[in-house]
Amino acid sequence: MARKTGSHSQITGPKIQEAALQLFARHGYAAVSMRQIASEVGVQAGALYNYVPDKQTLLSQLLVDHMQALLAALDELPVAPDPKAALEQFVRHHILYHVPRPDEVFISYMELRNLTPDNHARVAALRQDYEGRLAIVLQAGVSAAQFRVPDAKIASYAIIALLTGVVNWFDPNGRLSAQGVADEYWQMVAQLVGLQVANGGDT
Amino acid sequence: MARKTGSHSQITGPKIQEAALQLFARHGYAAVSMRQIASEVGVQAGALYNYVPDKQTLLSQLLVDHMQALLAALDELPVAPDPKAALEQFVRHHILYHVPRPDEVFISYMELRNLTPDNHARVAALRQDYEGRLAIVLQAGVSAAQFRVPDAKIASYAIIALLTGVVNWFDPNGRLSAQGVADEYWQMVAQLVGLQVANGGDT
DNA sequence: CATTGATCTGAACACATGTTCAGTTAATCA
DNA sequence: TGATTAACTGAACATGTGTTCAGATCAATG
Repeated sequence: MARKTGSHSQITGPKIQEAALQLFARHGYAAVSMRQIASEVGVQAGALYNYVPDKQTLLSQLLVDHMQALLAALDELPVAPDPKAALEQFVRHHILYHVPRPDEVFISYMELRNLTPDNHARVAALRQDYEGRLAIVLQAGVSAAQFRVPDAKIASYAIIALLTGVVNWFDPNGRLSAQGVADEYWQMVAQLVGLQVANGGDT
Repeated sequence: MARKTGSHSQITGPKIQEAALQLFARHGYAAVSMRQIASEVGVQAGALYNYVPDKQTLLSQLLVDHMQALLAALDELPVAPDPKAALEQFVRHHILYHVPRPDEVFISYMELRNLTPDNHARVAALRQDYEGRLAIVLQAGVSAAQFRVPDAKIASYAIIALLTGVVNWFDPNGRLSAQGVADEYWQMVAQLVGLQVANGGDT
């Protein structure tokens, strides 16, 4: 059988991306076969090659798409008036964007090593762009004597790692909403950069 | 040829663990074949099975060994007099233990999903034990009104992620020694939990 | 020196892999 | 209605996989 009722390119294409994303996140790129992806989509392995040139490009595409969307979302935020506001904006953006996308975060931080050198370079450049935004904010705050950190660059690494770790434990059905988590993380980051925080922080 | 001059079990055994550790860290468990490991050791694939029951056990053994050594090193530290000292001790221990062992850290945080359920449970229990130590310290500091964090448990996740991230950028030939990194991270963590830090912090 | 036993080779096993492609199906269009 | 063609199947390809095992090799032992 082929071309079942209602099955179109516009359905199958995105379905492949979703299935690959989920499976790569859960089992890892190398551990997932094209046949598993096809099975999840409800199609034979050969049919995938109408939409994707090869497995490597499929992974690379997922990573590039995610990083570009992340950067685009960051660019759409309003301009912050001072370093403190800019930092708060970054913290909240990072958490609120990542928490609903745990699969994308997983593969973005775990499958870099499975990219060919050129694909790796493309994704790494996007990542450096993104992380550089935070470093710039921190440097501005340090220069304006509003933040106190040992080293702006290292602090940016520390904060990125701290924020990204949220996806490892966040539970959508748990006590805290994504907003609540963002509130708590903002308080911790504010203290981390030496800002005085007013209240003990109830939601 | 077999049993070349000077090749013994006590040499080949550890060599296999080292080769597997390096290769798993660099390419991922699923992407590494037993033949690659054997080639790195300088032996045929079949010979590995004199030392390891199967590939899965090889990975599991590496993870369990690392977590046990990490916990053992933590247990050997002197008892700290107060929460602040205990936290500083944990931070320095975590960084100084992890920085020289980037491969172990990588596989411990990336290959959990490739463990069979029972092996996963064993490693996860060790991990929870370790991370629980930090949570206890934080809770003690909060109860003694020495620390100010929104939530001790969440703060422990945040701090673990922040500290572990060091291995992603640390360069043994870089500006900072492991000690220097520990100093800077301790300052950041101290501020994160609301402690007043005296100087701007030169090494 | 003869024998033993640990250590390793090399071939084989059954099966999985990414990818290609001739052929089949069915929705669409003239 | 007949022709076209996007969408898909199913088989095939060369190669790689974890694992097993009979047999070769050599250090050590009595």
